Amino acid sequence: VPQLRETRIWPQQGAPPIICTLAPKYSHGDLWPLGLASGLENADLARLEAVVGERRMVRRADYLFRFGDKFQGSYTLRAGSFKTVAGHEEGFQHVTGYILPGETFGLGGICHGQYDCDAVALEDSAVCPISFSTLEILCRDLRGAQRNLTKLLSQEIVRESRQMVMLSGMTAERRVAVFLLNISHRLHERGYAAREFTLRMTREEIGSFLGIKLETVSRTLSRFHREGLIRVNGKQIVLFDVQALAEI
Amino acid sequence: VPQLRETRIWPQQGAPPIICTLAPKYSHGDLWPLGLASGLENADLARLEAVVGERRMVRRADYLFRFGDKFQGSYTLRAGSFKTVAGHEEGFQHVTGYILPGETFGLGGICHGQYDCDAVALEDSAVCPISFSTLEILCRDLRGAQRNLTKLLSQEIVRESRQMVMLSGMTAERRVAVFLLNISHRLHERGYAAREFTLRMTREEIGSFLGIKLETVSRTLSRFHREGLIRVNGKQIVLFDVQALAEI
DNA sequence: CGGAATTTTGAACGCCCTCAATCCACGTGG
DNA sequence: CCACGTGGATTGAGGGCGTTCAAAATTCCG
Repeated sequence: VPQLRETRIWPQQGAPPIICTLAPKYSHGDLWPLGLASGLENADLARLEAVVGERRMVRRADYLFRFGDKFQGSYTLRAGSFKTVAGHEEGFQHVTGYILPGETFGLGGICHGQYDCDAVALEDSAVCPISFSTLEILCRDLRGAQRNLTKLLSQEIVRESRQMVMLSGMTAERRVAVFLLNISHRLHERGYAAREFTLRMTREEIGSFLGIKLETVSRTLSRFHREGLIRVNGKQIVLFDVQALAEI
Repeated sequence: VPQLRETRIWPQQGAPPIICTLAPKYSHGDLWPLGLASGLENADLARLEAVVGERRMVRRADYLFRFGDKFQGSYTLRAGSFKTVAGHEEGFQHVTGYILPGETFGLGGICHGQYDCDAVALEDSAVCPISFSTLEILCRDLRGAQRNLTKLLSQEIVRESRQMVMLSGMTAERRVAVFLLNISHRLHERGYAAREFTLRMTREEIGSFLGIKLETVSRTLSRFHREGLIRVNGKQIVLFDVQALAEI
C-alpha cells in the first residue's frame, strides 16, 4: 500500500499557510485521493503519475475554469475547497457542487469538449490537473485504471442524483441538516474533525446549492443553534446532536 | 455509414404494436442509438455487437431493475419509455429521469456494483442490455469505444446538472414549459413529431420529476391551454407556441 | 362494462421568499 | 488608532406561490 504524504497546504482552521517548498513530483501516495489509483499495483501506480500534472495554486475567488472553456482535463483537489457553478444557459447561476480535498471535478466537460460549469476557489487552494488524453491512452493498457475512471464518473452521477432528490421534496430545514451532515461526513473521511468545521461558502452560496434563499439558510442555522443542535458562529460550525439532525 | 433499421415495436401514438418477429441479431444500424458506436469503422462496429445482449421486452409498469439489485450492466432503450426512480435512502421517491428510445440508463450502478434507482417501464417497451464486463474488455482494444463510453457517462452528468439547476430556482410554470420543450426536442431528434406527442407519465410522475405537486402540473398545463400556448387532452399534448413557451 | 386510478378544479393554508433595516467582521486609508 | 466602507449575516414583517385538503369529472384498463 502506498504511503500517504501530507498534501495540505493551508490547514483547515485559519492558521498560517504551510508553504510547500518541495516542488512536488507526485509520489504514489499523492495519487490516493484520485480514486483512479485504488486497487492498482505499485508498478502500475508509477505509470499513473504521468497523467497527473504539476500541482497548481489557485487563490481565493479565482476561477480554475469557466463555463465554455475548452476542456483540457479534470482536476483533483489537493487542498482548500471549490464550488462549481452552473446555469449559464438558463439565465441564472446555481451552485451545483462543493468540492473538498481528494475529490475530482470538471468531469462534465468531457462530453462536449468544454466545461459545463465554472470552478471557483472558496479559499486559497491547490489542484492537480489530470490530462485526459494521456489517461485515455493509459486506460487501454491498465484495466484497473479504466475501471476506476468509469467508477469515478458513475459516482458523480449518483451524487448528483442524490442532490436532485434533495432539491425536490425536502423542507428547507431538512436540506440544511443534510448539508451539514454531508460536509461533516466528507471531512471525517479525509481525517479532519467531523463535528467542528468552517464553512467556506457564504450563506448565499449554501442557499444556491440547496435551492433555498440565503435568509432561509441563516434562519435555519439560527434555529438549530437555539435548539441546541449545533453552535453557529459565522462560518464556524460545531455539531452537538448529530442524531437529531439526521432525524429531521 | 451503417444503415438504420426500424426498431420501433410499439409506435408512439396508440396504433397497434408492430410485432418484431425476426429475432433480432443486432445489425450495425441498431447500435446507432447507443452513442457507443459513433465514429467507429464498420469492422469495429461488428465487434461492438458482442456487448449488446438480446432484445428484451418489458411490459408497462414492470421493473427492469430495482434499487439495490446487483449491477449487471446498463440498458439502451429500443422502444417505449421508462422512468427512473430514486430516493429510497431519503425515505421518499423521486423521479430522476424520463427515458426515450435510443437513450442509455442504469449508469449509476457502476460505482457501487448495484443500481442506484428503479427503472420502470411507462408503456410496453423493448430494451437491450449492455454487458459491462464485455464492454470494458473491448474498450482496451477499441480506443473509440472507450471514448464513447466516457462521453456517455459525462453526458449523464451534464444532464443531471441541468436538472438540478431547474429544480432549484425555476418557477413551476417555467419547469413545466422546459419539460414540454425538452420532450419535444428529444422526440424530434429521434424522428418523431416535435409538436404533437403523448405523455407517458402521470401528472404525479411529472410533478415528482419537476419537483412540484401533481395539482400544480395539472393547473399549469390548463393555464397554458387557456392561453393558447398548447392543447391538452389528457396525456395528448400539442404545442402551438414553442417560442412563447421558451420565453416563460 | 365496471371499478379504480387519474385528472381537474376550487378554496384555504403555510412555508419560504421578498423587502428592508440592523449588525457584524474585516480591511483600508486618513 | 480610529473612522469609514464594504460585504456578509441576522432578524423582522408581510406577501405570494405552491401546497394541502377535498370533491367531482374523466380516463384507463382488466
